Order: sequence, then C-alpha cells, then structure tokens
Amino acid sequence: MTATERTGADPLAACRISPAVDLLFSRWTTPILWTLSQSGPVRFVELERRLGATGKVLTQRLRQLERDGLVQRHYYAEVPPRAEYEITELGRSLSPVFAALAEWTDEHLPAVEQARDSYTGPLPR
Amino acid sequence: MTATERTGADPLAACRISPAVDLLFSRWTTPILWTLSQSGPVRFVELERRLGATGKVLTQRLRQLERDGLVQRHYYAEVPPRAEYEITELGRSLSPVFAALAEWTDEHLPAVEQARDSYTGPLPR
DNA sequence: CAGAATCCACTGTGATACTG
DNA sequence: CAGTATCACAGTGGATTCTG
Repeated sequence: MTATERTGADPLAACRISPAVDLLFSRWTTPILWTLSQSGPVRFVELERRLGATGKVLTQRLRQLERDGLVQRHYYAEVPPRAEYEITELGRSLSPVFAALAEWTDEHLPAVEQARDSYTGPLPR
Repeated sequence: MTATERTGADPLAACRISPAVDLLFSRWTTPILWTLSQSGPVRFVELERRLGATGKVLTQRLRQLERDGLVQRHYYAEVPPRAEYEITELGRSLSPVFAALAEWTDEHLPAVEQARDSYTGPLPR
C-alpha cells in the first residue's frame, strides 16, 4: 500500500504541476529537449556523444518523448542507417519554461551554492 | 566508470539548466516547494498528510531544501513538539518558473495526452 | 550506425518500529 | 508530534553483446 493510499492524500490537488514535471524533468529528458530545442535535427550517435548517455537509456527516453509528441524521429534506411531526432512544435512550446529556468539559474543558483556551503546542520556534503 | 567519463562528454555544456533541475525537480521537492509557496508555514505532519509522503523521505527532502536555502525550519520544543516549514525569499524567487510551468500545463498538457493516446509504436501505455 | 537484449549493481523509496 | 533507524524491495541506469 502506498503512502497516498494510506493517508488518502491527493498529490494532484497538492501540486498541479507535478504531471508536467514528471514528463519534462525525468532523467535525461531535460538535456534531450534542451539540446534539440537549441539545434536542428541531431543524429542518435551525436546525442549519445553530447549528453554522455548510453544508447539504451537514450532510446528509452526518445521513445517516450516521441510518444508524448515532444520529439519527432526521422529514420533513413541507408547503409549505414541514420536516425535523426528533431523537436516538434509542441516541444518548442517549452521555450518559456526553459527560459524561466535558465534565468533563475543565472540569477539565483549562486545563492543556493552559497547557502549550501555555509550550512552546518546534519546531511553531509 | 560512468558514461560521461567514458565518452568525455560534458553534460553541463550540453544543458546548462541541469543543475537547477536536479535541485528543484527531484522527487518530492516540487510538491514541497509548491505547497509552501502557496501557503504560510506548514507543520511537518500537515505536509505529510497533504502530499502523501512518508515521514522519512519528507525529512530527507526538507533537510536538503533547508541546506540549499530554499526552505526554513522553525522548531518549537513544546510538548508535543512542533516543527513548521516556511519558504524563504530565495524559494520565492522560483515563482516565475512555477508560473511558466503552470501555464504550460494548462496550455499544452492536453496535447501531450492526446499524442500519447494516438501513439501506436512500441513502448506500452 | 541504430537499436534490441541481457545481466547486474546500485539507489531511492517506502513500510515498520522505535525514541524524546 | 517530529523525527531516527532498520530492513526489504523495485526500478533504473549502465556495461556488454549482438544484429540488420
């Protein structure tokens, strides 16, 4: 039994952006979407190289993003084969979100690092 | 050896918002920050109830957020004891990010769900 | 090159029980 | 009430190998 079932809590009522967060900020999804939103179509191996992700997880995430309509796959049955991934219009609609995050990073991330350094309580690092 | 070390890829160069994403969108952090940014100080047990999280994980995340300066803890050594958590100024600086996410959710999440429903390729659901 | 398939190690998560 | 401690489990990610 999950904690939610036990307590009868409603996570969605508590935080309405959680579904989007699960979608957009799971492992590897952000770097993929960010990279594709910055450049044109990118080959599979090139994504692998730039992000430092292994083929397996990259494939998993790309399939998921394709299913969700955020990324489009173009396959060319050449020899050797070529697969290019491109962001969709729906994917581009994330620009304001990413822009807000990038600005927050520039403005406030240093303050976080400073707070972390001067923190003395429990919890290592 | 990690994939990054193997390939010599630089994740930060590939995606400059990743550090902020790790900070803000790890499990439970978003609901915590969202909840605290919407109301005043909230008691520990009340957070537990609203989010449906168990005490253990909640404590872990709250300590981390406190260390990073996003949340402040107020402890009252009464009987029974009381602990209240409140968002900090730094935490409040996230408002534009959350607002952008909430707007994207309203505008585009339905399109994602539609794409998912009409998706026929591999990958279940 | 693109990716599927296997195996494995690790971590996060949660349930539970306990303390002040 | 507000945690801490312990244990067990599942899911994820990664390394490796193989195919068209």
